[in-house]
Amino acid sequence: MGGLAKGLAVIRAFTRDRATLNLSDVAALTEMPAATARRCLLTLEELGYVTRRGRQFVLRPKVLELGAAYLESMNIETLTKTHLEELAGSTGDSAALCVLDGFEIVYVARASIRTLMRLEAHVGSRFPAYATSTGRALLAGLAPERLQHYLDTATFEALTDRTIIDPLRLRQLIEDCRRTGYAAVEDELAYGVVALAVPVFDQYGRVVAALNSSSHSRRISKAKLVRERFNMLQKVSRQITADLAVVPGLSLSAIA
Amino acid sequence: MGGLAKGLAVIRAFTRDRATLNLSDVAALTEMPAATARRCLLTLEELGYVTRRGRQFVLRPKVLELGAAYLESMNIETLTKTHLEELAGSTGDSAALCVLDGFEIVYVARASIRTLMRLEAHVGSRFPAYATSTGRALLAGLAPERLQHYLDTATFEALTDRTIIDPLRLRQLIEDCRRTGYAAVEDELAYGVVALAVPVFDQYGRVVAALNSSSHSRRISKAKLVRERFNMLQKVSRQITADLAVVPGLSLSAIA
DNA sequence: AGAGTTTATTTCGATATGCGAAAAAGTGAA
DNA sequence: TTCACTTTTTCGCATATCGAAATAAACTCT
Repeated sequence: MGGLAKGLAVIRAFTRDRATLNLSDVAALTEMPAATARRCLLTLEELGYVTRRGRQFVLRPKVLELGAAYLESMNIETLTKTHLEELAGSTGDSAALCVLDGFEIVYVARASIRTLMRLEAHVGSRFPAYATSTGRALLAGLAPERLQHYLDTATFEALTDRTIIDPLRLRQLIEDCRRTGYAAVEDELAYGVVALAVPVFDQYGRVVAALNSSSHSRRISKAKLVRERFNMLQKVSRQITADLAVVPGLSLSAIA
Repeated sequence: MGGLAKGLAVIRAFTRDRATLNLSDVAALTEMPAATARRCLLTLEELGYVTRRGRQFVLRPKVLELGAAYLESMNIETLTKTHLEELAGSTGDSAALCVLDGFEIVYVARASIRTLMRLEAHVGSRFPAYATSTGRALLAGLAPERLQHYLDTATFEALTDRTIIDPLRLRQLIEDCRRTGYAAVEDELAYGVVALAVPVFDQYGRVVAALNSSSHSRRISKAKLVRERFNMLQKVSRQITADLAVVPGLSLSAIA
């Protein structure tokens, strides 16, 4: 069903720097012929997912229903309300729940108090797993062959001059995480971002998500973050595990 | 492009109560033949949007990329961080930014502190416009013919015994909102939910979104909500308007 | 205003998809 | 284990879509 694939690719062509796109833009970005892109856009327009202003197309809020289908089927609102908001409130910082998708982590829930953080992340945001606290916690939960595959095939790019990109070093850090139960990063994803993550297990003991608390390094050091928040995070992680036994969507979705 | 339409409908078939669906469920819910539903699911699986556990299909986090395309193209993260989190922090309650899509409001941004609220709402959630504070603020911004069309064609269902469903009363309330600059509701969408909303204008003076502060009626009365927060909301609304001049995605998307 | 360039739209034969019907596979109860 | 029922898969013809090329429309520059 090529049309479906192409239509989805059209939706994903819109980004912050490309809020409006004309037909040729869409065709170029999705690497499809103009006639096909046109058909996709016209169908999406008819269905209410995009609207047209002259020759520019722009996404409509109905697109959010697609993401919302995931959020609802994973019971994310309850997890956010019950656990993440409390964590954000207790720490005065951002709390997030992430899952692994391919080589990246995806934010599935987030609660935040005003922070000085420069990192823009919302539900659906994706970041490289190796450079994030949640990514390392998730990688630590992979089976050995899966982790090896990740280390063999991922592209490691330094995002800051502090980013660890050596596979051997990363393997060590991931192993440390497995042993200690947490992963902490500072200035690796972006300057000033400091974060502590713990794995979230499902009722069968598999790592299906990772929970983190992130802040600005001007506000708290990595060492202090670990000292003061590790227990808190573990406690919330266990609560989420209990919730996953009741509504197991995340557990089912995560394994691929 | 029927395949695209059908594929999108398949994604939207997953809900909180239907986190996993088998082929027949999907076919029934989307009212399409099993063979077509199967092809949709197989394509979505191949593209990474769903995964399969035996006969059950479940959404994967990649689906969030679709919603994220909208959030990014509308610059929602900046609006959330800059304005909504401050509002939530100042009030100790939920703050949300909504847009009108057909007969419903859609949550496009939300910031929340722990509240006693029973209303589960996240980005992408939709509620009937007539029963919500943001919906009334948005309806107040419609051209007269558009508003008349809404009142003539919408289905008004009482969600609580306090929900106003008489079109004449609603028209009056919407007119009041146009005059006073705000809309307040209590117990109309759900018991215990009290909310105050103001319109958000774009740089041309059109209403393109609505901003609200919502709480629990045990915590604050409607009258007090208006007295204490109206000015605050107007101020934030003006700030959002200034932001929309710079990144006009919401302005472009809202008009249909 | 006109020419040239770029972008959007349309056309149509080749190819892919849609879908109803039938076959195959799976499930649960006796 | 067998049987009845349900679900999934397969098949092949009818229909829809794809995409290269042609045409039309819009835009830019002098």
